[in-house]
Amino acid sequence: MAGQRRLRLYVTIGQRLLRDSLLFQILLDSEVELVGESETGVATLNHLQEARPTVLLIEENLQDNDGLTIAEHALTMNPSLSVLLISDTPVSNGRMAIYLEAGIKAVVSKDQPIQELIKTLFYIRNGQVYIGNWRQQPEPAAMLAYQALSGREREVAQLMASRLPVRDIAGRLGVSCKTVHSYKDRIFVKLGFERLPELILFMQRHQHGAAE
Amino acid sequence: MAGQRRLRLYVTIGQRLLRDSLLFQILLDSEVELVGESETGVATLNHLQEARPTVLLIEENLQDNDGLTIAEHALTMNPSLSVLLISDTPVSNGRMAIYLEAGIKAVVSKDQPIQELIKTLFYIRNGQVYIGNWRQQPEPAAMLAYQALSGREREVAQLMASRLPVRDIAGRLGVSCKTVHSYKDRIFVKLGFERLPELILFMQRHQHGAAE
DNA sequence: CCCATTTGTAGGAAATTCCTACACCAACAA
DNA sequence: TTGTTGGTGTAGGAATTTCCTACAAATGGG
Repeated sequence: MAGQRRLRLYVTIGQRLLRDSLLFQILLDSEVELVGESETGVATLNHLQEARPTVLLIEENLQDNDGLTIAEHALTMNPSLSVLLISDTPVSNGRMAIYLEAGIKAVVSKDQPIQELIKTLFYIRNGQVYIGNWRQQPEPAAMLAYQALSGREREVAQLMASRLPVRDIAGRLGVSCKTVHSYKDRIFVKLGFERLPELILFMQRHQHGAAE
Repeated sequence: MAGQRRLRLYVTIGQRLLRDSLLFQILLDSEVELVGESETGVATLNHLQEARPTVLLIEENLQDNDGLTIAEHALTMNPSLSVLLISDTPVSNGRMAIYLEAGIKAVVSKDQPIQELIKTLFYIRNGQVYIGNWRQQPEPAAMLAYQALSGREREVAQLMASRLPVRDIAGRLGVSCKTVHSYKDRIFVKLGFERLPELILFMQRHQHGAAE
């Protein structure tokens, strides 16, 4: 499944701060094309026709309405729309059933990491349903991922996370810059990261036992 | 005043989604060093001693407490800490007065753009108080900024926002790649952006009149 | 003991960032 | 009017980053 063309995304999130910061992350992926955004449910329904998104990312609790209702309306207008609901709290199985019944493709809660949201976004983009199994575990994947790093890779990850320039890392380890870049690449591939902030956060949390 | 060394940041935000996505943006700036994060007020007070941040970014409404109270405690422990409070709603002048009284350096609401938050973060980092004048204006700065772009720059901005590769933009405009890069640089400088997603969002909002 | 994978190392090509340059034109000042 | 200043269109160079490939030594499984 080569996953068709661009993921045409419409975002409905009330608060600007969350909308902006989420969008900044999501738009880093060149597969994503933002076709519209709103703060309210009504505005969403008004713009959905012309925006023609394939995926709707919508908050459950909106100022003027609830996301589920809006999503249902949107789905009657365009049944092939994939809806990802953002809930304020973790969803129980019972509520999940209701959502699925309504035609929602997936739900993420605001307690989940952003990567989870983005992963889900791509997962449902072809119409598949995604039932997340993210249950507030103590950073399971993260710990496992760290184990996967080799000794040298960990050294480099450490130094990168402290923002030491590649050149200096190379110097300190006594290898060439190219080698450091190779480590960098491998680390990012292994951990599934794309940019430095992700690594910084990961290392921070790993060191402090993710016990926040 | 060259603004001392790194900005040592501690973040207290309950919901992971917002915390992550905010942090990913904030950490793009190499001046920022994340020294800790928590979900709750109590955890924050426990970790603050050893983390020794210069700036505390804290939500007003926490699960276990309110950010103002936590901030006050933190300030008695370390009066030189700069606190930036994130409120759920726009702050009235009256509330602002209370916050300032308590020693808070600035407040941003969740209805503000993320750039506003980051700007404020840096503004208060040396202990200055910042009284934002952001009053839900219809993207004032944004529109003005767009005016500041020259004709050619607008063309390039448009094409970049649609994710056309630099090479193709150069081809279409009949200039060299280097020239396109120059435009890119100038656009980013003029608009104060650092990365493509910011430009994409900006152009999107500009076209649709920011009337969401 | 042999084969497959991982690890440590690095090179090349292309793209990006950051900085500098420069001619041209318009506006403004003396 | 002439000289100066600043924005615009254009581009080059250096350093860095990204993406991909390579390859020998080590390691682990069968």
